Amino acid sequence: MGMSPLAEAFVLHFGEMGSRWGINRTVGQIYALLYISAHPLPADEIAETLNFSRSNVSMGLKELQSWQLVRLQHLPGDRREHFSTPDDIWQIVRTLAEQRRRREIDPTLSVLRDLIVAQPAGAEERHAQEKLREMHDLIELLTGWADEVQKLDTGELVSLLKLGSRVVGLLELKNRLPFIGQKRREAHSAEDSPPPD
Amino acid sequence: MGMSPLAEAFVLHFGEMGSRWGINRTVGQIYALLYISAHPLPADEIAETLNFSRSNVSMGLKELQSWQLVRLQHLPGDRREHFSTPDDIWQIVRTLAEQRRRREIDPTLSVLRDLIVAQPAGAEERHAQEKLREMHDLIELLTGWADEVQKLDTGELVSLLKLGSRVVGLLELKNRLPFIGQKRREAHSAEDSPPPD
DNA sequence: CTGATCTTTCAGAATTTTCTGAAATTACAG
DNA sequence: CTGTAATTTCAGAAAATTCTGAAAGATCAG
Repeated sequence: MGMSPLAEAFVLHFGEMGSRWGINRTVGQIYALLYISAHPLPADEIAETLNFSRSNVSMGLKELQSWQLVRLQHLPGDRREHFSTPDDIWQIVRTLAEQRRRREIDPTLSVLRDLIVAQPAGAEERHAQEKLREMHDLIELLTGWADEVQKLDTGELVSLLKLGSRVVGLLELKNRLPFIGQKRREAHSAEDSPPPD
Repeated sequence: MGMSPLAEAFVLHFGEMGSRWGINRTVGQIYALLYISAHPLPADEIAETLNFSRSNVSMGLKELQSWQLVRLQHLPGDRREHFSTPDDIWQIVRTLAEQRRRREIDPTLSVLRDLIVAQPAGAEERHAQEKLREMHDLIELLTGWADEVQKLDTGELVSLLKLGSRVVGLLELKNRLPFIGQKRREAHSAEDSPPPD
């Protein structure tokens, strides 16, 4: 491969990891290469660097574009299309979460809902439906949370993550001083906040 | 397949989803079947129900056991081994997170660290290393957070998830009343279980 | 022990996924 | 327009993964 050992090691590892997460190894390698590249790269250079056929790169890039993980741009004085990843790694995470949700999570929730509302044909099915409901509720809770934190700006998100489980202390604090929390936000969806008196 | 339409729909969908997340379709189906089953199942029944060869089921169960996702038990009066999933779905999520971390995240962090400390051979490599460092830090932040929330009991975890982004309000609250937080913990290092006062 | 039952292993078959080269299509400079 | 360079498509080849049957290996009741 026409790469420094450092780049090669990363690209190979990333491709391997990709394939363990359901992403085609080649696509993973293309992404890795774009990610560490200081400049947008044209498809033929990617093909040359990774020793893939030009058509394979074309398909890989198409896949990455369908996931909105790469962007295309034209450089002045060059007719070829150049590809790059977003500069902000948090944007990458957000896109990934959003796409996987759209493609996999939402359809799964929909299947689960359909199965849960069906009339059970006996005790076995009733039990199965109960398990499906548990799974549904869990996925919904997790994705609901993900939706919420997607709305935060990166700084807030990082603070939250750094806080980790210590946030539980704040939860307790809130429960002991509910009146303070009230003042900050007006009637949100009245899910779990204690009703204002 | 020897299953109700409900079970079949779930098993097929779950197998499909599994394969999109890097889990062999067959293994996904076996897991799905065990998950909705009201009783532990012996391997030969799984094979019959899903129309897989007995050996395929054996390998699938071995894989699931290596992930600690199924448990084996002996039922009185039956020499066969019976398999089941944990009853608590949160336990399943925890196990999955733990295993993926051990198998994929940690090795990735290790590769990234090695590459980051290498002497860069030019500007391109320096840029690449900077990108790798960003990725490393992000993964470390996320897994650190995951570690922390793993320590919470399920009730606390659910409260936190339900709170979603509204937790940011609590963060602001904390920043406005630092003395309260102070009282609860000294230095903000790796402690977490708040000593009950 | 013995033999019946259950489980695992593994080489090769079957299947699925990925990759390629050739041809078709598109884009655009002149 | 025209011709060249860039890109995409897609049928079949190649490769990777999964699955199976047969045989070997466990386990255990009697």
